Amino acid sequence: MVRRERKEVTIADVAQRAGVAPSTVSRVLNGHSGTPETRGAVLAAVEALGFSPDSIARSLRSRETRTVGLQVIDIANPLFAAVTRGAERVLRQGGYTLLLANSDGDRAVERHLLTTLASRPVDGLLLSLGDESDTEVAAQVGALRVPVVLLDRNFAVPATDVALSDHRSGVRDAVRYLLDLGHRRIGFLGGPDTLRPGRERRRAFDEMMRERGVEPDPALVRTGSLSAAFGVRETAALLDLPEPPTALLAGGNQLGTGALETIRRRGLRIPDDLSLVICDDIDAARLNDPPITVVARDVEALGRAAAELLLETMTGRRPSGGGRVELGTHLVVRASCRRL
Amino acid sequence: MVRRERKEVTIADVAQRAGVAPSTVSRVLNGHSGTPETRGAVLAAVEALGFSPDSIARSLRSRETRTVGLQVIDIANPLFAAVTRGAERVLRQGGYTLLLANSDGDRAVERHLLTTLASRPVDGLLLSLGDESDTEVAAQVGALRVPVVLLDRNFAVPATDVALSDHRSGVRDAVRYLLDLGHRRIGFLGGPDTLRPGRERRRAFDEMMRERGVEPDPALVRTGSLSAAFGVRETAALLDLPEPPTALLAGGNQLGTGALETIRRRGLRIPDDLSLVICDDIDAARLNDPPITVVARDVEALGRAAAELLLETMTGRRPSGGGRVELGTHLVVRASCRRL
DNA sequence: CTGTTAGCGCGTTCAT
DNA sequence: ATGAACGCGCTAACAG
Repeated sequence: MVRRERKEVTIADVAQRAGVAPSTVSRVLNGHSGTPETRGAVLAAVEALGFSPDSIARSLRSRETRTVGLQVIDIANPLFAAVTRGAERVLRQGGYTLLLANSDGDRAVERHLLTTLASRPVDGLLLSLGDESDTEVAAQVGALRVPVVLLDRNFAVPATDVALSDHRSGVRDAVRYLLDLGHRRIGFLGGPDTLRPGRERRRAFDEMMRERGVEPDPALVRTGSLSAAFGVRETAALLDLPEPPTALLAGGNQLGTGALETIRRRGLRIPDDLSLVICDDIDAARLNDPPITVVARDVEALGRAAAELLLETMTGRRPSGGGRVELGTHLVVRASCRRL
Repeated sequence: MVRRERKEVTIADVAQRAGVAPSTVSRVLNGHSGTPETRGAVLAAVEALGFSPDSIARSLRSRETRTVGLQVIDIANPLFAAVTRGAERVLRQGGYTLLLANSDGDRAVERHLLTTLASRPVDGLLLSLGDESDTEVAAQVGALRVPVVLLDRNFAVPATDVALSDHRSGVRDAVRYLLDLGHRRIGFLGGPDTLRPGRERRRAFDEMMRERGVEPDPALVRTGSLSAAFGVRETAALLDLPEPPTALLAGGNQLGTGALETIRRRGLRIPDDLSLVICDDIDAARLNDPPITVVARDVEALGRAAAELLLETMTGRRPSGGGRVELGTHLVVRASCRRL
C-alpha cells in the first residue's frame, strides 16, 4: 500500500501564519465570519501556503462527500455513455463529483456495489440496475440512507425518484407508421421483461398492433436480451421463418446493430428485402445507407434530468421520493421502410 | 444541504457487544489479529449489528481512499467509453472505485479538476487531457502527490507512467495499402498537433508517403480538431478542391463519422467515388455498406493496461514513473477502397 | 494477543 | 467576532 506522508499544510498552519485560531480560519473559509481585516489575513496566509482543505477530514465532520454514485449496466453502450455525460455535467456544475460503477448486468456485482456504496462514500445515487425482479437488490436499494434516482427503472421501492423515457409513444408511432405502409408481419426484437424499457416497448408494440386489428404473431416477437449477439441471432431466426417478417422493429440500439449485421451478412437490402426501425438514434443508424428510421430520444437530457432531480433532494430543496420526470421519444422517419 | 444523522452503528458498538476493545475489532476486520475465539465474537457482533466500517473515517486515518480518478475528454466518444470500461473493471477487481471526470476538452475544467483532485480524494489518476501544450496543466500534473498514468498522452512530466497506442504502425499500413492500390492523392483528416494521437498519425502518414516517393500535398492534409463537425466540413472542402483526393484517411473515429456524413449527403459512393479508411473500429464503420476498412486497436485493453500500471504503483509493487505500455494497431481491410 | 491512548484534519459547540 | 476545547469514526503506537 502507498503510505502517503501527512498532510503538507493544514488549517493549523494557516492559523498560525495568520495569527488567528484554527476555528477562525475554518469560519472564514466557509463564509461564516466577516471582519475584513481577519478575512484578509487568513486569505493571504491561505494563498501564501497554498492551502486547500482536506476533503476527507471535512467529510468526516460534515457527513457529506459531495460525491454521487452512478451505476450503469455498460458504459460502452452509447446510451449509457450519453446518460453519464449529461449527469456528470450537471453534477459537476452543482459541485458534485461522479463515482462510476459498471455492473456488466451482473447481479453479484450490483449487490456488492450497493453494499459498498452504503458505507458512506456518496451523498446520492443514480441507478440503472440490470434486473427489476431481483428482490434482494430491491431490498438493498430500499435500505439505502441516501437519496436515489432510478434511471428508466421501475423498482418496487417507494421512496425513490425516477427519470424515465416515454418509450411507448415513440414505439406506437413507429408501429403505426409501419402499419400505414401496409406491413402486417412485423418482427419485434426486445430486451428482457424485467427491465422497464423492454416492457414498455413490448407493450406499446402489442397495443398498437391490436388497436389496428392485427394480432401480433408470437413467432415474430423475440425478447430476452438487449445484446447485439441476441439481435444477430434472432434476426437470423426471424428471416429463416417460413413466413418471414416484412418489417423489423429493434427495441434497443444494440439489438439494432445486431439486426443490421445479420442483414448485411445475408446480403439483404434495406428497405427492399426488409424494412427496419431501430430504437435510439445511434451513428450506425443515421449514417447507414439508406439511413435508418429510428425512435429517437434525448438520452443526455435524461441524464441531466436525473442529476437535477438528485441535486434537488441532496440540497434539501425537495424531500426525497415521489419525484418523477418523463422525457419524450419520437419517430424520426428516414429511408429504411418501404411501402408494401 | 442534507444533514445526515450520525452513524447508526460504529466500531465501538461492536466492541462493546463483543466484549473487546475497539482496536481489537479494527484488527480483526483488517486481518491483523487472530485468536479464533475473539475473532468469532467480533464477527458475530458485526453480523448481529449489521456493522460496516465508515470509509471516510478509515480514509482519514489510513490516508487511502481506494478511489482512482479518471479524466477523459468526452465519455460519449466510444473510444473513451471503451477505455473507461476496461479501466473500471480492472480497478474494481483490484478493490478500487472509479471517479469519473469529463472535461469536454475545456482547459478551465481540467485545471479545476486537477486542483480538486489534489485535495486528496483519490489514490491515483488516469488522465487523458485535452492539450499537451498547456503548460499550466502540465505543471499541475507534475505537482500531484499521487501516482499518475497518462492515457495516450505525452506530457513533459517526468515521473508519470504512460499507456500508449502505437498509432504509427497501423497508419503506415493503411497508407501503404492505399499507395499499393494506386492512390497518390490521399487526403488526411487529423486531430490537433497538441495531442499525441494526432501527431503520431500525421507523422506516420507523411513518413510513409515520402518513403514511397510521394510528397504529401498540403492542401489535402486537414488537421486541428477531432470533432465530427470538423470531419464534415473538411471532407466537404477536400471534395470541392479542383483536384480532389481519390482516397481519404480519417485519423479519428469522429472525423470518420463526419466524413461518412458528408459522403452520404453528397450522394457519393464508396469506394467508387472515394476510398475511405477510418482510424478506430466503430459500429458505423463495420456496419456500413460497404464495410469500411479501419485501423483497429483494442481500446478496452488500453484502459485495462493503464489501470494495471496504476495498480502496480498504488500497491507499491513498482515505483511510480517510467512505466510504459504500448499496444498495437493494425489494419483491417474491408471493402471501402478501390484499386485505381 | 489485547487494551489503552493518541491522534488523522476539520467544523462546531461553548465561552468570552 | 473570536479562541479553546471537543468529537466525527477509525487505526497506529505503545504498553502490558
